[in-house]
Amino acid sequence: MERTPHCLIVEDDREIGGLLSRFLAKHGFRVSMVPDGKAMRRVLSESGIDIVVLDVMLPGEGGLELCRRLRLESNIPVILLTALGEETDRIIGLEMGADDYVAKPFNQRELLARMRAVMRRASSLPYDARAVPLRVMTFAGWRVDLAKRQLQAPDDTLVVLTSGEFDLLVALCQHPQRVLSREQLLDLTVGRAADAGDRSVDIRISRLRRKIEPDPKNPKIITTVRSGGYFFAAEVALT
Amino acid sequence: MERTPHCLIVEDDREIGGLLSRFLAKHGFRVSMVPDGKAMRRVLSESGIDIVVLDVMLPGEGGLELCRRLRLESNIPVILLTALGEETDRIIGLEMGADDYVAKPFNQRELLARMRAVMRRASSLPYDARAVPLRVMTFAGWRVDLAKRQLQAPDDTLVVLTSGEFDLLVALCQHPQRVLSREQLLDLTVGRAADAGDRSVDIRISRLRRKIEPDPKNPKIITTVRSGGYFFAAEVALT
DNA sequence: GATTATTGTAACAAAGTATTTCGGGGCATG
DNA sequence: CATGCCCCGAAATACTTTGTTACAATAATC
Repeated sequence: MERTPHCLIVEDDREIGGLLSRFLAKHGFRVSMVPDGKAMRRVLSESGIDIVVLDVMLPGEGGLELCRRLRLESNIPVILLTALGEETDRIIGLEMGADDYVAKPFNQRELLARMRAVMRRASSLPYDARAVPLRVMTFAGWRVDLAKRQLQAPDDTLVVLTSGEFDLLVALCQHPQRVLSREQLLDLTVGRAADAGDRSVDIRISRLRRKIEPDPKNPKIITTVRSGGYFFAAEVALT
Repeated sequence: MERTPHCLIVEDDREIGGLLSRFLAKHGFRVSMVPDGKAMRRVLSESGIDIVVLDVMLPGEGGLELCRRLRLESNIPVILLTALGEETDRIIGLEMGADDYVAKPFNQRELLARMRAVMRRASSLPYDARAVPLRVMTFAGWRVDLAKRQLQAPDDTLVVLTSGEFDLLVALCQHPQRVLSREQLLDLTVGRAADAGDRSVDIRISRLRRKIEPDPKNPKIITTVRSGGYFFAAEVALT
């Protein structure tokens, strides 16, 4: 089962945005769209975004500035939409750290091809260089090593997690002390939207608890928020 | 003290090459230029090259094949010059490990911007992209000698790998701490695309584990990422 | 306390992965 | 050109991980 890439469009023109959304959705992307930088940052912190398509002409902060600031804290692939012929924008965009640009009005298929190329490139970077800036997180004596994909118990033994369990733990650790809905967890881990009646998150939580909770019947680290989702209660330190 | 980046242009068209040389020299590069792959390898082994600009259309071995082989033994940033519209070249190029591409006829400033972007990215990697091709890699006490194609165990005994196993190990070592799909591994090792239902990578992984994992049933060095591929967990040092 | 909504988990089914066996084919040797 | 050797991958089989279904347990509501 391949992970559906989740793309975030930052575009204030609803018409262009809508067109683009439909096109990308038709070609196998999950699509989210926001009109400005503030919303962009919110979505980025809450969802598993694989690539950002960013209009350079935005109200408030311009796209170039957004791109620069985004680069300061992550390496999520960014494609800029620039006005036609604005060569300066394109050059500056690349200098700001964008991965590619497409001139408006753009050929949708070209955009798609560039998005795929950029994502392929990004996914070929070693772990350290990618969107997740942290290599090790610790909570309640446990140690999550992202670089090795290993979990170390407080007594320093290695606890074997399946890769699904590991991904879930990482998603939780990266959003501690917040309620995460099942929907969000699904997005952050397998990059998929939930069908009705999907209990897969529940059961993964259950299996993870069995491995990390001292008393799985009375979970203290991963608590349940009824009709809300799950809550990672431990404090997480990043190293 | 910043050192002047040294760029190697591989281009058989003297006119394009000359133009490019002058332009890059004007913008602060040391520039070397060669017409083919053989000369490229010589220069690489003798000079400290920081980035390679590689034409895909070359006499003899094509640029794509050169790029793939270059990736097998070094991490030097590579930018491909592709014919306009040859999307296939671009995609394949990126799969061969190129860091970026520019379509001919190209805008020089754009090439410059991309070169800078790629070099910036490369220098932010955990171990720098290196001008000198790699000869020895070590991980978890093991020692992989690329020149002799030998593997030395932590206790200094030689472990005999078949050449397929060795290639696989090298591919993994060169992309540590990231998930490599079966397709990527096939590509990196035998340079071939996978048919449906190809399990040959699995088998080779299995055989390799038997030789290097302390407990092949509980692999710690090469871990499995379900529906993702394989993951080289050990830290790799280049020497 | 009875009722309803929601979550927990066992047990099964489905999908994906590991490993063995076995035969083809390459390669050196005689 | 036969022979032996070894590497490789297809097929078969065994095993693991994952999601679904079903029902039990728990919490919220009346």
